[in-house]
Amino acid sequence: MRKNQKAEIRKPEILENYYQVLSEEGFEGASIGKIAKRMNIHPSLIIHYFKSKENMTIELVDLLIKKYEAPEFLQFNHIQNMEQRFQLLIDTIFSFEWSRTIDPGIHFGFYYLSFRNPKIRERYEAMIQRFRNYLIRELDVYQKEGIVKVKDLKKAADIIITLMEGLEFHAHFLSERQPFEKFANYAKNVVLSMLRDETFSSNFAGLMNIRNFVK
Amino acid sequence: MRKNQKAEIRKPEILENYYQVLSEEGFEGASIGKIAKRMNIHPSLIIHYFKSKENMTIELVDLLIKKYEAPEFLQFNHIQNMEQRFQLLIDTIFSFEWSRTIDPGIHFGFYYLSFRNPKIRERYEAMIQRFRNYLIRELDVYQKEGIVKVKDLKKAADIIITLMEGLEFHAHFLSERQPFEKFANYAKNVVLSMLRDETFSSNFAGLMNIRNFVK
DNA sequence: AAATTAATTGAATATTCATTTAATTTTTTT
DNA sequence: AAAAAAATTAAATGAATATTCAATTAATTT
Repeated sequence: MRKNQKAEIRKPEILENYYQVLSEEGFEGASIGKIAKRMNIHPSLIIHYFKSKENMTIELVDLLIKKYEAPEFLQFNHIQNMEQRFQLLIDTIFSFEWSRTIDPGIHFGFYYLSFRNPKIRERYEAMIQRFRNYLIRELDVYQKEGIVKVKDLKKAADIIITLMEGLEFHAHFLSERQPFEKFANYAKNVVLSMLRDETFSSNFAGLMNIRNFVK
Repeated sequence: MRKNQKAEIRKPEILENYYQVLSEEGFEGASIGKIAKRMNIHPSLIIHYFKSKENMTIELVDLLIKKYEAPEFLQFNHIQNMEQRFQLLIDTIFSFEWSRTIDPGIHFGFYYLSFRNPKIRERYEAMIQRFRNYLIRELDVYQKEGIVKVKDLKKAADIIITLMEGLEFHAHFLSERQPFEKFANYAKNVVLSMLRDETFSSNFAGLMNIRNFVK
């Protein structure tokens, strides 16, 4: 029995072109017709492979997540010097290259779509949770080495992610054509001082708030 | 000579309904037809007032920014105790209510649109820069009072905004149904420890990076 | 080489969309 | 009350959309 061989070639091909049209024309302008025209194929061929546009969009999300999680990006196990390994992790996460793994416009677009489409939300949520868990595991290693002294590793990981995502925002709206690294380095310091501060806990400000917050 | 009186009533009315349809149906589903049906008016009346959908969208952006910048939100001049005023500012910025000034879905949607539409981008950029300037002015006051010790006020303000926006992301993807305040308080501490740390500068980590970063 | 299955195209559909132009109703001014 | 202007509706347009079903072409298996 013959298997659908071309599907495994065609589908990624179509998704690649979908991504391109998306980055050129935006989500509003990215139609099946335009993708087809770009590939010199018939629109119905795209439907044939993906059944519907929604399916195709979700498969693109899956593909992008796969790319984002490519093992080569955050593989630092081979580095012996732990202080160096720690630095490289932080440097990578706050680097320009890392922030551009996915086109920022498309990045924001899919975040928006995750508000509308539960399947997309599910996938992003799971991806970010995996990333968080990865960070916690890494921080745990550095904590045992005495490089990192913060107590609540989960919250620390969340701060890293929060700043990382906020940086995306900053780069778009506040960077004033300054190089990405300039502010990213400052953000990095905020993270480093949090991670290396053994007295860092979430209590002191919390107490203050209860006292001072006026409704 | 008779002036277009109803325009000043109708236009905000239409924008209000546009916002509602937007939050119910998303950007893809928010059509002039649906807004009109919701208002029991004819679609062409909407075009009559706004000339085009794009114009209408930009006017909605302007309206939302105006709401966001409503003077009652961040008016703390009346508070005598400076430490208290400082706390209240930080508490407000990291409060759930503040994060929900605009529906988060629509928030993300417009951020996305700002990648596609230069006019929208322009407006958001200007708004965020105004907010940054406001923060710098406030921080300057607290610095002179000795409450805040950080040196680079602009960078400090940017960190606050970056974390604030990152929190929006965190609330959507990482909150795990925990109340907003729980993690926001932790983020607040990160900000407070940065602001109150007189030794905080952007140098030490920067030097480390040059040494350790491997291409 | 015939039969089978997959790949691809063609044509048609029905819907939705923003926008235009003209006609009508309502309100205001004279 | 007549005239003028604005508010609103009606109808039509044309373009773009995703998707369907049937027909055709190409490749593979028997």
